[in-house]
Amino acid sequence: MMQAPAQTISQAIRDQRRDRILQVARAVFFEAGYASATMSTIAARLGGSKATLYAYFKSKEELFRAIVCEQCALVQGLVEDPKPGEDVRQALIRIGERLLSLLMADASIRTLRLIVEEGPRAPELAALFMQAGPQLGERRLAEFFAEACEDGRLKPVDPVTAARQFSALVKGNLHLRGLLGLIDDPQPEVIRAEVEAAVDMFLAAYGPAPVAG
Amino acid sequence: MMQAPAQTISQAIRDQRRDRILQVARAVFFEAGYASATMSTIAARLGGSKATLYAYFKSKEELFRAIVCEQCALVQGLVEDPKPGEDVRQALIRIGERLLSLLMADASIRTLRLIVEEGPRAPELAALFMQAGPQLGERRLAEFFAEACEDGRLKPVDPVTAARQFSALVKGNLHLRGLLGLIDDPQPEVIRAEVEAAVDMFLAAYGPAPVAG
DNA sequence: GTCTATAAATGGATAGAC
DNA sequence: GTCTATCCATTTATAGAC
Repeated sequence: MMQAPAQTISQAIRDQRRDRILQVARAVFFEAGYASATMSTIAARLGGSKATLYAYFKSKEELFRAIVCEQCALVQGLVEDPKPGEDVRQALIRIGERLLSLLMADASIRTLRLIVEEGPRAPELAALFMQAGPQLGERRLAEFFAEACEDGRLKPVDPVTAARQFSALVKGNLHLRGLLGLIDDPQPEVIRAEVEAAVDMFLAAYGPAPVAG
Repeated sequence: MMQAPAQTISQAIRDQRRDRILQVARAVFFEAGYASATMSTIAARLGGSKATLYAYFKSKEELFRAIVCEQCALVQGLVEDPKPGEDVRQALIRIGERLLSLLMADASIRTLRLIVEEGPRAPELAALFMQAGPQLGERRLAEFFAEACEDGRLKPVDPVTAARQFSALVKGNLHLRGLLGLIDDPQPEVIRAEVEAAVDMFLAAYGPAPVAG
């Protein structure tokens, strides 16, 4: 049934070591930024030599790209999938909290920081990030809003615009402050408060009209 | 009346050269980022030598700080001062357009990119930026909203929260895309459209109630 | 203040032994 | 694949002549 030739076994070991390199390199890039991170530092922290490092990744840039892609894929899996039918306010609170928590997570902030640093010289990475993060999130939000509009749980609005605005409101300026390193791991209560303010305003604008039918 | 001793004259020349260095260095930092920019490149583009450069700024870091401070002061002077009494919608459109234009300006984006890169290692610069830019802007907006609430031109809302939300809405995701290098100098029509969508939503939430008094 | 020249350290990347 | 040792370019920063 399952074949496990010698090649596959050593391949598994190789993959395992590759993962370890990615893990250590990620930490170094996160701490130092792309340009200031060095292959020597990464090799030293791995306990190995640079030559070994270069046996797995043919350049610093390739290593960097692998890390960014990995993080983008990871974020993609965490983007909230709205449950249709739920009470709008509760749903928005829940979605908003998840979204803001994800955005403020250490790995998200540090990945974004790297992409900001290198974006101008690696536009494909920047585009990948937008696609895996904000764009996917807003698309799902838009679907949710579209349904909610049809059900009359929201005023009729352009779902795409509403999704962009909701995301912007939830981010507020917490996200920017995190990106600048002025906030680390905000308390859940802070996140909760930010999200509630955002949802209140969102519903004040787009919530169902009290009477009109 | 005006004294102009020899010292002051050579001082003026020195200041002039210093400005020239700042100007060239800014361009280099803008293009390469902090870590990748080199004193050699700056000196070469100045047409001078590194030794001269070091006669004006004792280190790369000091030069960088001077540039960031300069840009922060510059932004500070450009933050919109709302005119009280104006029609709310028109005022918001005007303020929003100025704000978003300022945020998307090449120098703003590139300065922010530098601060994002170095923020974790230079928190005072990050704080200075927040103070000179977003915080000042939001404070002025909050004053405007406070007055508008008193006049009944807006529903009663917390002016500080409203200011933060308005800023967030105006930024939308244009700002992030600019920061990542995916947009350069957006067309005025794009800015206009973004701002209008933001203002529409803002007024849908906080605009004066149609009837109730 | 300005230059040339260079120090001293470190960067990415590779050769060659094992 | 893994190491040691090293190449070569480049870095920040300075010494010393003018």
